[in-house]
Formats: sequence, C-alpha cells, structure tokens
Amino acid sequence: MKRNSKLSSTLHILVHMAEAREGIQTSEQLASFIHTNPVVVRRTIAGLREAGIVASARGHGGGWQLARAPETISLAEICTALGETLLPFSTAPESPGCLVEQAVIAVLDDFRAEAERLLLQKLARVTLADIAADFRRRYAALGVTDHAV
Amino acid sequence: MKRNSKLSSTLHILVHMAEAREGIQTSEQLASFIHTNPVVVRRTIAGLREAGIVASARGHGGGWQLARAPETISLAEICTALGETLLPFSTAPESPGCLVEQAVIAVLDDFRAEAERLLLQKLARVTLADIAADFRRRYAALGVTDHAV
DNA sequence: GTTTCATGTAACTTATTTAGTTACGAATTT
DNA sequence: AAATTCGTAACTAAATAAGTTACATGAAAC
Repeated sequence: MKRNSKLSSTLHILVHMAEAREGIQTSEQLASFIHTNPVVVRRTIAGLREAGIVASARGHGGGWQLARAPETISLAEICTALGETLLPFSTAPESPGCLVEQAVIAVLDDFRAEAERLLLQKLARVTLADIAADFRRRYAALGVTDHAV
Repeated sequence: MKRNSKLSSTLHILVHMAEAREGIQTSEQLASFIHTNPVVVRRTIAGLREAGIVASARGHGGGWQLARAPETISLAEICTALGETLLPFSTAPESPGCLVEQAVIAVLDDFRAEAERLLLQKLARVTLADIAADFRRRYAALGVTDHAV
C-alpha cells in the first residue's frame, strides 16, 4: 500500500467484501487484494469496525464482512471512519504571535471547514453499491468482449 | 517548515510581501518569517515566479516582490502555482487488471475532478488583499488593546 | 573591471512519516 | 486442548520532503 492510497485501498477491500459470495473473509485474504499484510489491513479498517461499517469475528472461522447492505454505506461515512482528512494542508501555528500568520490561518481554517462540508456532501451521494455495480458492468463488458473475440 | 505547510507558509510570506514597505525582500528575509532557510524559500516560490505572481531580481539590491497588486492575486492562483494538489489521495493503479480497483479509481477520479473544481472556485474568491486587510484589523485591534491596558 | 551580493538549481544529508513486520494475548470454533 | 483469527503494541524499514552545501549566473556598486 503506497503513501496516499489509504482511501483507495480501503474502498478496494470493501468492494471485494461487498462482492464476496462466502461472506466472511480473513484479513489475510483482504490483504492479498492490496498486496500488503494482514496487520496493515486490520489496522487500517479498525475504524470502520468502530463506525459499524464492517464487522469482525475472532477465532476459527472468523474474519471480516460488511456490517450492512452496501447501498447504505456511503463514501462520506468511510472517509470519516478512516480518520484521515481529505485536505491535509496544515494550519498549525509556527510563529506564535505573528499576526500575519494568524490571518492566514483564519482564512485557511474557514476554507477547510467549508470545503470539507462540500466534499463530504458529494461523497455522501456515492455508496459501495454504486462502485460494485460499476464493477459488474466492467466485468460483463469484459465477458462480452471475450466471447466476441 | 513542517510537512504539510507549504500552502500556509507561502501565504505567510506573500502577505508579508504585500505589507512590505521596502518593496523588495531577499529570500533570506522571507525565510526568517517561516523559520527556514533561503534555498527552501526560493525553491518553494519558484513556481509563483513562473506564474507571474511574484518577481525576483538577482544581484546587489535584488530580491523578491509581488508582481502585481494583491487584490489581483487569488488563493486559487497561488495553489495552482505551487504545483501541489489540495487532494493528495492516490488513485494510481496497484493491481493492474483488477476490475474492482478500476471501478474504485473511476469513482475517485471523478470525485477528485469535481472536488478540485469546487475548491478552486472557492479559493478564487479570496485574494492576498483580503488576508492583508484581516492582518491590519488584527494589528489595529491589538494596538487598541495595548492602549486600553 | 573587479568586488559584492543575490538568485537559480543541482546534489546531497537529515528528519519525519508511514507502511511493514514481529510478537503475543484474547477470543472462538472444532 | 488444539487450531485459528483478530487486536494491538513495539519495533524496523522505506519513502518523502525539508534542510544544507556548493557553485554558476547575473546585476549593482565602487
């Protein structure tokens, strides 16, 4: 898993979970989808469990599955549960007392608040089911192509 | 300059430039505002020069200044000139051939395109002059407070 | 025209961050 | 009881970005 691909990797895993026939998959199976190891997966999606997006079970036969229907899981919820902002630009003071810096921070903090609201609003309109449907379209298209050739 | 503070540090410098009486300031002076060194400053704002936001002059008496009135310099332009996206989440393929990944990338790329448009639209409405005006308000307020106390 | 000063930029070093790994306890099924 | 899987802490390794050094280029001062 590369540097800024936490979101895309998580979605990758979640769509595989949405499409999984078996239902439960181990963190090792999930890890193989994104070419990493099980601990990284468990750590990455721990927040999704706390948010009630996925459910995990320990012990023999344990593993992970979606906690609800993919139609009810929006990307906004996933982003929030991952605990990583989409807009990582910093506004931490580095020159306490500098009024110029304070003015800069004020405008950027305002921007961030409004921007995050807008972005989450957009992401709230896309669900895991939407991505899964697109996957199926691609799969079907590929199948047809194969038959045609 | 900390990890994700390229934007805030650059704005910090630019507002100082907008407020500078002398006009020209050396990269060493600019660097002192953000507690770093001149090479980092020159490297960071090189893109702003190419974009015609600031102008630099070499040699004795050389240095940096705004290339235009701060009223005409929007944060959108600055962000673009910095050459760093506000939304650094990755959508690079890591499992070529995986249709699930392709569906994920498609939705995220669409989102990014629309989101960046929205964000730049918001930032286009804020200029360096706006931040400078806020700085002056803060400065005046502090002055009054000091007198009052 | 030589000295001084400042930028422009490449190459290298250091620091920071994050992914990856190891290890092991807790929980659950067979 | 044995096997399996998660949960998590602690550590290691790799990647990234800032910081630094070095020096060529260009411009003003003398």
